Amino acid sequence: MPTAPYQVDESPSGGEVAEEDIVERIFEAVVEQRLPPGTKLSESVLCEAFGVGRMRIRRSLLLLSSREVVELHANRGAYVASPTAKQAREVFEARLTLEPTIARLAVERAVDTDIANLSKHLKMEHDAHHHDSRHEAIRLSGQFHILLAQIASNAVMLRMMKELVTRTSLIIGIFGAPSVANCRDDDHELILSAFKARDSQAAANLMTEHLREIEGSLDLGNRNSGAVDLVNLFAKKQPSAACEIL
Amino acid sequence: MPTAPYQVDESPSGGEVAEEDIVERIFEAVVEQRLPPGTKLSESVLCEAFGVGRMRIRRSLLLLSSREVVELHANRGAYVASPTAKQAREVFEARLTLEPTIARLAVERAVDTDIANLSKHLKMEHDAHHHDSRHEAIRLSGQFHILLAQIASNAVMLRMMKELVTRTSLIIGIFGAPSVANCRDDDHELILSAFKARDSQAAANLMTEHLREIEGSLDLGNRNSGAVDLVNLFAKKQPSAACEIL
DNA sequence: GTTAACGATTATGTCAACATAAATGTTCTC
DNA sequence: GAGAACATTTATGTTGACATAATCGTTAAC
Repeated sequence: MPTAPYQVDESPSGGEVAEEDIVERIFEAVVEQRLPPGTKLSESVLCEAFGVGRMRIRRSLLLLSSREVVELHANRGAYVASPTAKQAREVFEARLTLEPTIARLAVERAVDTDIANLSKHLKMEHDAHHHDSRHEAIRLSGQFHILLAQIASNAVMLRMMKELVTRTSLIIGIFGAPSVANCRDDDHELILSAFKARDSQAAANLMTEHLREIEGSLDLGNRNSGAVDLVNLFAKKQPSAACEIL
Repeated sequence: MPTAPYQVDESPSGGEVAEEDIVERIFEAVVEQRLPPGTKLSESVLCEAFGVGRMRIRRSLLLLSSREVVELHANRGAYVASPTAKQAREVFEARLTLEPTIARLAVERAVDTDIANLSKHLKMEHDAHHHDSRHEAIRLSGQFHILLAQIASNAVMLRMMKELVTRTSLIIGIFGAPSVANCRDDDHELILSAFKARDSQAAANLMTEHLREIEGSLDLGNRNSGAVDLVNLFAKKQPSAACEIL
């Protein structure tokens, strides 16, 4: 189990929803853009949503804030983070630093099963783009990068990547051009080819290119996050789908 | 203020010791190796140490555990983390991925003031090695890497580095050869030269070499952490100084 | 004499009530 | 009628007491 998040001895008597589950679920919802930036995360609402006490929710929110996925405002509650353009650039700079190496390591360390899993994953990505829901497509798109980190077998970098991928979803939600990019799985196919060819350097280069492409498709440097928040909140309450509407 | 850890609106009425302060203080103590791996962090003891309520301590410990500096064991309390050899390798792999780029960016973005600060810092490092306490020397040694991340002006990577530097101190405490390495500031001087020459590629290469040197001085792959814990706890209670004693 | 089981103590985990600060809606004044 | 001050309401933050699990010491049995 390479992904032990915070090593709390899980209680053997199951049934209880642990903090890590709640954190994981909220991460997932953010990645799928079902929780748009600025969404208020009310304690009481989350309590009945997860069927747990307030204490557990508060701890989960604190953990989420330490990953910069949630912003805590004193006496005002928790909100899904709204990254600024500056933060967006920093996230991409970090990803451009980490992910080429992750891709290289993943190719070097991948066994046949890993490559088969990647192929299966890409097929799911492809299917999601054509039939299924947009949420599923976005989730799988981010999951691809997480998969690479898992194959690279480095728990430290895996944890970093989970945070960065989640924050990237928020960034795309704010700065992303409507319906464009974000969902391209062609690049992922190319990276898979590098795996099949066992060409780690090619994988690293393709990853760099891929990330630059995504960042290039964003509109960083214009709107400030405050104004965007209002626009987003006007759209709707839960669905968040900035892409379809515009 | 590039280092806003978790953006909780700080209460304007000061005086209170916030969670971030407690986290920062414990981070520092771990870096200085005043808190050896495996040290029990009792809630009640920390309460009177910081003069705050139990709730604040619990939140701080949760944050520390999310950075993998503290291990939480259910119903058994919090302990300073004892990285395994595997985790140690992962930490160094992450540092070898991040820090050459951080060094490169730092050189590219450094203004004259930054270089002056680095020079001042190195002088302090040098002094600490000859006169002052070992704790101070270790702290400054880690702080050098943090300084580079600050000059690189990337809050994401800065936060990653704070975690990695702190965990590295734990790793050296467990796997480090007694009194050797860990405290070499010669490499830091070389990196400063690269700053003065504005040679970012040289800085990156020197950083890679520096990290490989440190990792090479460790004894990864032998003892398991459990046994080491016992040995460490036998040494003394608070001082931790594995170097001097052996 | 060693081991196992039991009980006491300590510390952690949880819950509920309370205090407090924001936000909203109302009313009064200008 | 518009704006500001006030009161009400809602939600967050905190404190304390209580429940529970683990550890340690003791005792009894083999």
